[in-house]
Amino acid sequence: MRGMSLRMALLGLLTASGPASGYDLTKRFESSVNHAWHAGHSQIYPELAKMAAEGLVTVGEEGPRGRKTYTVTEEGSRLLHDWLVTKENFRPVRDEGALRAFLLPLLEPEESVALLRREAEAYAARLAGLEALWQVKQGSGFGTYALDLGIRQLRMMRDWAGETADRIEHAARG
Amino acid sequence: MRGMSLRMALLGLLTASGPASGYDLTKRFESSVNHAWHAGHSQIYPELAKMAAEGLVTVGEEGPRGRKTYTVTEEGSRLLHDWLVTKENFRPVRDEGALRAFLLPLLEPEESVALLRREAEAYAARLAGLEALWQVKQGSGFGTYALDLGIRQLRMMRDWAGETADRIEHAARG
DNA sequence: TATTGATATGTCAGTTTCTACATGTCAATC
DNA sequence: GATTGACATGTAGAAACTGACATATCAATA
Repeated sequence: MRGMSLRMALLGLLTASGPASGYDLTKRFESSVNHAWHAGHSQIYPELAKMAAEGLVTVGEEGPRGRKTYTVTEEGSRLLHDWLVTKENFRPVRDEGALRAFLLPLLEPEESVALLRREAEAYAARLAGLEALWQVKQGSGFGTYALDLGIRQLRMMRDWAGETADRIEHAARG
Repeated sequence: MRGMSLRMALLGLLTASGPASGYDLTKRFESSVNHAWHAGHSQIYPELAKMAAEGLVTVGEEGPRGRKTYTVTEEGSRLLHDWLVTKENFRPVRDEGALRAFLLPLLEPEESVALLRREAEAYAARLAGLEALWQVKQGSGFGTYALDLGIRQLRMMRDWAGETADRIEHAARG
């Protein structure tokens, strides 16, 4: 039971917001779970097909535009629940931002500072987006915990970038 | 120029700590950049071969146990620098912890709380590891900025898990 | 001298993900 | 009637990654 994240995200969305098509799920992904897990339609469609073949979801009749509606089965429901409750290992980290942080000392101080300032701004911009979303949802609704986590995450990144830039600047001047 | 992270991590390690073998680099990975980017030897060896073929590194003569020593070339150096300074897009997020956070409301309150407490503990344990490393390095040395980031990251996760558990408990009781 | 463990390098099959290509429907507007 | 844009589904090739298998050397110890 490893690397089932996309599966679980899809089962979760289907459970939380009801039966949907691949197209719907792609949209739901974008507007909700996207800041925790990314996937595009070219990943979602084949995955849904596999899940249907394995009995985790059922496919309804084709709608007007070839639309197919997926519904979670008992088995899918059980699998999701088990995954949430049981799974305890961390999938190995892979964070490009942190990697850049690691490699930062290879740059000249001015270059590092410029880079960090740019990144702090980018984090702040994304943060503003999530905070707006938070305002809209008034801190309630399905994705709330994850949204809170996302906001904390971006705040932390923004602060780290800013403070590190300050520190490098100070060290270079000192 | 996308998805070159492993390459850049390797060029960075070779630049920072000097020429090394694939074996060395695997070790260096484990003990330094691993909390920012993960890769095992089965990924590292082929990547080094490709990099040598593309002129980003040179291979020295084979040592006693078939050991091959890699050194960064001018071209490799330039590529790394450009990547660090130029690249500005974020690779889409994929954070299993955040995904679980998103799906949390699908569990019963007691289950959520238990899960979050467990996770808070796991984060705290990993945090202790990094903080020990910080003590050893006395806040100086190559990976320092990334280590600081890692520590902030884990602190944030631990706090989020703990506070979210409290909140759910309170809501369930209320 | 036999075994163990660290050094050292690889391959391979399978899975996941990325980017781009490809196709067609339907409703509304121009 | 033509165009545009949202709806809707896919495929294909490549790259990245995972986990297991495979092999061999050398030093130290049992």
